[in-house]
Amino acid sequence: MTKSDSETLALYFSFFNEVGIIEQLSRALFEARLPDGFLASHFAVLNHLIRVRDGQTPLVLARAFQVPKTTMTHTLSVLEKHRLIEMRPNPKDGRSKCVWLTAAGRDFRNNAIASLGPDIAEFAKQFPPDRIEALVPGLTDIRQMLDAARDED
Amino acid sequence: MTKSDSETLALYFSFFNEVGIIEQLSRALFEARLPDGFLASHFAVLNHLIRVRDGQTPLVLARAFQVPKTTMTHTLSVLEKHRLIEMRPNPKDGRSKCVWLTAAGRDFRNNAIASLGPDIAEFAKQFPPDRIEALVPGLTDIRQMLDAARDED
DNA sequence: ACTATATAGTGCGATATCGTATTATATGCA
DNA sequence: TGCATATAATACGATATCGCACTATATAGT
Repeated sequence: MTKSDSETLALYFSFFNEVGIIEQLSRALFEARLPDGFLASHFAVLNHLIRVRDGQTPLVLARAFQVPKTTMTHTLSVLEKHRLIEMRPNPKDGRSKCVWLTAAGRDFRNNAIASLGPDIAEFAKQFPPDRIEALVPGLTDIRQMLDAARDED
Repeated sequence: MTKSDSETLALYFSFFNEVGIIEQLSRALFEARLPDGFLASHFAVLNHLIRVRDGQTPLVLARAFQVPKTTMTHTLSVLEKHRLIEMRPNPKDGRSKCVWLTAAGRDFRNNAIASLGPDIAEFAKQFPPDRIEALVPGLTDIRQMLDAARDED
């Protein structure tokens, strides 16, 4: 026999609940490794600019992180204040700007990643890579579905 | 041959990255179903009071959600302002209070869950329950490990 | 070209989250 | 008992996030 509707609902509910708790706990542990006053949102932008490419516009970044553009404006202003990025005019659009990394921005990101190494190694002792590999594809599928659902608005 | 250290690091990194994106997207979709002005954090407290039990203290709730107690004070004050909970003195401790649900609070939570039904059903068509079942145990293990890591402080 | 509409970025106000400090009460120990 | 310390909740200030509205520039339709 199959599960009841309410059991199914509870199953999905527990999934999103676990995801929410893991996000919160892992973010707190991660932010404890960042220099004082910096948050995961700041790191995320720097990391994205290195992993993908810098020179992107604030709006493109806002969409990449699924945050309102006002939020991205604020995040970028913090990074710029600390000289981790530079904002330059967009030569292709007079309304727009481009976000470029500074050397200090690259260092900040690389130091943050390096400082995570021991934590990841410790975690990997308890939860080995093959178990992570078994989870990621499913999560990626779900992320893409939710992303598509958002675009339907 | 085994993966290099940097490959392993990238694997764990991608796991937490996917978790973070899923949390953000699912929370946004969920909050769109809540009455205007209410956030997932408000719902989460009401849901906890029903699922576990009400009459708990603010500090116990703060620990359950892994948030600073000042954050819980604020969340509870919002719920109390809307008459979704009641704060009463703790008969066992003069410094403390107990948080009790009102009928309106129970209704709010039940309505929120009911309004999620169609969304879950739609999602279940694309990502069936057995695939969710395959993910939850691993996530639960990870959540418990992170929880334990936090307690070591 | 001219005008209407759309888009990029930001200013501003509201709420959320979090750290620090404060107050009231409880607990432990001499 | 009396005092030092610990704990529960909150006040307060700082920053983050977000919605709304505004300005400047670009694009589309005529």
